[in-house]
Amino acid sequence: MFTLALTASTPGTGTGMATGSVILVPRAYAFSPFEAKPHSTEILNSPAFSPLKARPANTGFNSYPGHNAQDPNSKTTHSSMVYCNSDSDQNPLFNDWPQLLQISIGSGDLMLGQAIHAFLAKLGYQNDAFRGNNLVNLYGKFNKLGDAQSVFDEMLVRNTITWTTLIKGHLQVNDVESVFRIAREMYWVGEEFNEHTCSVILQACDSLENLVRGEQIHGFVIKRGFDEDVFVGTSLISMYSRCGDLGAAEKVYSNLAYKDVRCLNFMISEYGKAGCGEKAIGVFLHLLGSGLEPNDYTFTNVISACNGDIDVEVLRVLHGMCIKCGCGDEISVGNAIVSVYVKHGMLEEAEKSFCGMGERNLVSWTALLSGYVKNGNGKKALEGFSQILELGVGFDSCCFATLLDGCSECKNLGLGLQIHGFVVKLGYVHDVSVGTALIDLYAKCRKLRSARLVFHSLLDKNIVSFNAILSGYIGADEEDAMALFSQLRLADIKPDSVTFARLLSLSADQACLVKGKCLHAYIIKTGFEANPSVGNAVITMYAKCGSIGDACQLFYSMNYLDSISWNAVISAYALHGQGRKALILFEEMKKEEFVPDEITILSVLQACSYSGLLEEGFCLFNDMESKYGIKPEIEHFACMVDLLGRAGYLSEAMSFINRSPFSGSPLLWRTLVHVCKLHGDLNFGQIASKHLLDLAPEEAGSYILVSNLYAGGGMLNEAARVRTVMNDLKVSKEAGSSWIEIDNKVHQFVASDKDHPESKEIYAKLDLLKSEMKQNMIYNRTPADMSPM
DNA sequence: TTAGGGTTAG
Repeated sequence: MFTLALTASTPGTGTGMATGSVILVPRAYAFSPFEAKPHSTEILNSPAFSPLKARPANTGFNSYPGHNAQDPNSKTTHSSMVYCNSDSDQNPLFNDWPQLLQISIGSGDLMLGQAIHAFLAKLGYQNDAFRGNNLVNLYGKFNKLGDAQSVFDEMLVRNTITWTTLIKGHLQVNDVESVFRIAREMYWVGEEFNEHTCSVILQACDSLENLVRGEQIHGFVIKRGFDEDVFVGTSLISMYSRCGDLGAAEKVYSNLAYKDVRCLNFMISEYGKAGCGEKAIGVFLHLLGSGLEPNDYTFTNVISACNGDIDVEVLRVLHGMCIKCGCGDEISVGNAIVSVYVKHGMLEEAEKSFCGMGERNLVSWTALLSGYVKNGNGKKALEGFSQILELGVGFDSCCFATLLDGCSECKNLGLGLQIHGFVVKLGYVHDVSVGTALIDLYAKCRKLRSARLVFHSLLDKNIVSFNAILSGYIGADEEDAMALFSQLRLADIKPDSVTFARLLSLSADQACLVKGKCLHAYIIKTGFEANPSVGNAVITMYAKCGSIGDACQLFYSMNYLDSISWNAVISAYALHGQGRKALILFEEMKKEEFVPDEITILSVLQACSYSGLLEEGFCLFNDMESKYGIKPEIEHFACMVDLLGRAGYLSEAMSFINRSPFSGSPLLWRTLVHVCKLHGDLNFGQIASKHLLDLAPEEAGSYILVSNLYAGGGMLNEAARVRTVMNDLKVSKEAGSSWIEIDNKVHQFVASDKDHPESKEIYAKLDLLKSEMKQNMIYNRTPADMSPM
């Protein structure tokens, strides 16, 4: 018995004859198999290049790092060193090369494979499809498609396996077009396609643009009777679900007579990805009923499929089952458990499962941290950042995106900037998910310039990154947002429901009916009107743009209504001062068995307030908790102060504030000052003002409101004093602006603005209007109101 | 005696 070692590159490797128990494959074979020129008689006759005859010296062998020549079982042996039995007088390579090739692929040792290539080249693989196929496979597995192609080209005899293996290599590097090109060539030369070939080609049809090809192959598969094959079936299921046709995938699944565990696991996973948790569990139960044994993939998939609709008890049973089946320690199962508890908002269970994991990786960490972010605890998620750093588990784009989401959640721009620096340093800056998280962070922290820079630096923008920058533009620069929307259409990125909802909200805030209508037309054209969130945003847009008729028409024509639709239309009536109609709709909503939420109640209270429906407002407020199970929040209390105040009950409004749990909040006092100003009541106004300025001394808006209250009551000196205090405290307010849209152009004005080209005419018209109002006794305020702020 | 199907975070 002697030892064979295949080593490739040790410097100083001799090429002399064997003198010991070790064969060294010459360097020339190991590195340049294509240059081995196996047909050259010169090489064939050379002992150095003849493995069958060669017994090269073991010079250099012992110098191989980590190798122990005396101990063939040494665990430190480099994968290039392969030991095998060779009692026969034949060179062991002769029989064992296929296994050695497997070792080469399995251990990632390309040089070992190249050495075998050299050996096979010498034997003349051109006349032996088996040898050539193995080499095509070798190079394909190492993503060396050029070398695989060279072997393929040199082969004189090819078969289905040769072609299939080459196709698989191209599939592995995602070169879909080469897959189809080679498949076409295969067809033209008359090579037979079998189940293996079809399942490989089907994998290349993984996007909508290749669905037609996938369907053609499906037709061919049926014609040849390959549709019974479980591999082909699984590839078809994969192809259809990746192309977004889960119905077709289901059909393939149900037509498949024999399904193995892998196929069932796959279907569970596809149902999970499609959000069909119950169906995924159905397949899982079918798997158990078929007597098949679930494995770690089964549990990872079925647990991940448990979305919010699945009862938590089911989740607990699955969790228990996977432990019982011995799959609980698998890291992917653990990660799925943590993520699914996060999905159900069960953070404590997620933490417990995370802590109970024997082994954790970056995915486990990200799953838990995303749980903190989703549950509004960005601060805790960010604490994980330092832990990940300390543990040295590394980072990836998903982890960075989650951490940045954490920064957005708690508006921690400082740490966000640090992570941005880290992202740049580690080369993740062009990643679209990281970029989108950065845009979101900067947009939320009102750093629009930074958001814009990140957005424009993204190489692959998608609709999510576009929506992120869009939300940054809301309330900032409407023109830019619309220009960006045109760019989006030019770039052929399809808008989604979020895009439309945000653009509509933009038009609504700008009260820009023409733009809103254009958007609505585009929405109808693209079929998004049926989307509930878009439909509801259209209602709100019409209401805010002053067109209550259009808002109602759309509401009554919508096929799908939810509570938000009702809230939108009730709020529309409130906004238009039609309180009675809002109340009628509220009753209708309940009759139709829609459950009112806190927004519904707020909208109805606003409707009562704007229409002076004091009694109705109070009844609803008193019923909130007992009848609707909604605890009144600060906004509801503010609404009640407004309701009482507008109705002239200022004393009651003040005692209402004092009795409320929010008497220390500036919002309620601001509301009271506002209603006092409406009534010109300086008595209560002064008390309310004192509370407001004590509670919010840094808010410029409060000083201006108080100053206007005094000015409105004729106390001009007091009004001026408040302004002086405000200036002394260096509290400044951004100039307010108003705008009007004429002939598709928005004209914007700030106080004392003289920039408009028709400024003179505009002021002249204003003066005329003021004097007319005076004459008609409509305008009965003091001159202070006329002076710009 | 070579070639085919899957898992987790966003």
